[in-house]
Amino acid sequence: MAQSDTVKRILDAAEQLFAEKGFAETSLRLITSKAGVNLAAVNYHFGSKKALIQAVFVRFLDPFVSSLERELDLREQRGDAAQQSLETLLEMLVDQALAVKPRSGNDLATFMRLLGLAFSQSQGHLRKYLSEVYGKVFQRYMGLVVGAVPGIPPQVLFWRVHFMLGSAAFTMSSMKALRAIAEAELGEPRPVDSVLRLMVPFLAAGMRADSAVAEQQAVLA
Amino acid sequence: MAQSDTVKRILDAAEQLFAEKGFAETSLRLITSKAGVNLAAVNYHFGSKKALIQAVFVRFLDPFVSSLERELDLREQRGDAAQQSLETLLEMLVDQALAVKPRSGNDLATFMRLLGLAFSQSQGHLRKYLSEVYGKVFQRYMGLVVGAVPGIPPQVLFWRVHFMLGSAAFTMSSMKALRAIAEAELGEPRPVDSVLRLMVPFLAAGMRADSAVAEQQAVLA
DNA sequence: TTTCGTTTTAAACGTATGTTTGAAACGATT
DNA sequence: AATCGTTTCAAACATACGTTTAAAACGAAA
Repeated sequence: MAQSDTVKRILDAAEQLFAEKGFAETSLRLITSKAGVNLAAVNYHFGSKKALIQAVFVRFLDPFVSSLERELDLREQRGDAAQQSLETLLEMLVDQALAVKPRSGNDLATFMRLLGLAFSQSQGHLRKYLSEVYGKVFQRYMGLVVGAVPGIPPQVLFWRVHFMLGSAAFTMSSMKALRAIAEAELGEPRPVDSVLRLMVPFLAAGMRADSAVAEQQAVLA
Repeated sequence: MAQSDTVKRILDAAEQLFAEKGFAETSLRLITSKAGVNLAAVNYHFGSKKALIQAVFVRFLDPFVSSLERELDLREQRGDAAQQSLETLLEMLVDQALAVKPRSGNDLATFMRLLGLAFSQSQGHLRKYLSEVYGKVFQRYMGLVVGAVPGIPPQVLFWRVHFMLGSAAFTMSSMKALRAIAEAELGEPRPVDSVLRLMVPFLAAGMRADSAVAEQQAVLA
């Protein structure tokens, strides 16, 4: 074969291990050993560990973002982009996430966990890289979100967007652990996609909460 | 002096550095150098790096939790514990966090960041330790929160509580960075305590969002 | 079959980490 | 002033990491 599947094996192993243990805690030796390739292969094919981390993200973020962008274009063409309800916009994001077809051996929870890690455990270089590559789409989408919540001052909206982000990032990065707890406490846990959809009304309601009350409570001692 | 202030100097330095860089990324050499003490002092006084991390958390979590517990007792005595509104309960938490008097050189943002890290960058041992020591109070408080949101099924409530947690943890751990972004985009950023209070109506509205709609959206394909 | 660029391999390099050691310094008690 | 438990200190230890190297193996093209 023109290029053996070493690259793919490394990406697969790295993706899974990063999701399980985080970036700093996952060594190249562990990755290459799990992948069944030589230690030097990572530096040969990717150049460095940082580059490998970015490559892992690109591989699963690219299809997701492309798909999201197509959907945004579609809705814009239909002319209803500006009058999307908040719920519809959030549902759309969930749908796009669920539409990314999972590769062998990695489930939706792995995808979620990585996405969560991208925000929380962000290595600086990763955050910078991701915002360079995907910042434009992110802002485009967030512009629609903001437009769907009229009557809220920009200052308040800024923070609410990040409350939302935090909810999603934390939930996704802890999805596996939380589902285990849910199972112990309440029996058979909800499927992952069902949890994602559960977030929609929660976030939408938070975004729309009465702004006057919010300002009052925030400003008072 | 009976025991030099070496222990305190280490805790101060560690607290600040952990908040800035995270746990794994902060070496003992950096801590002891900033503290102006010998490298071996950490292992001598604390036993290990893990123990130091726990000690840092105990020092600032203990007063907070004690104060919270006193406030819970007080409200229980007054008999109105069961009929607290969600907003009141959340405000109470913010007030307790703000009431912890800051030590020299560490501001509220440091406190927030550490609290956020405790959840997100949780080292396993830390999460376990914190839930052992503070789990009881946490559950007592969460019991009140759940009681303040009638008509929501337990399964839904479980996840909403964690959506809430995620929002708070993420916001707190990224408080510093977010305030910097807010300043660049919108001018003079909100004070930290004002941001915390801004979370209250957002979270309360999310917790109370219509549950029927939530279930419907979560269950449908 | 020989050639040549690509890929794999085992080994080593340099650095950084947490931890341990044994002696020195300290400080209160006798 | 001598003693003794506590604390500090410089140094070393053992380990793990990301990265580099140079030779070997490979595989298509000549």
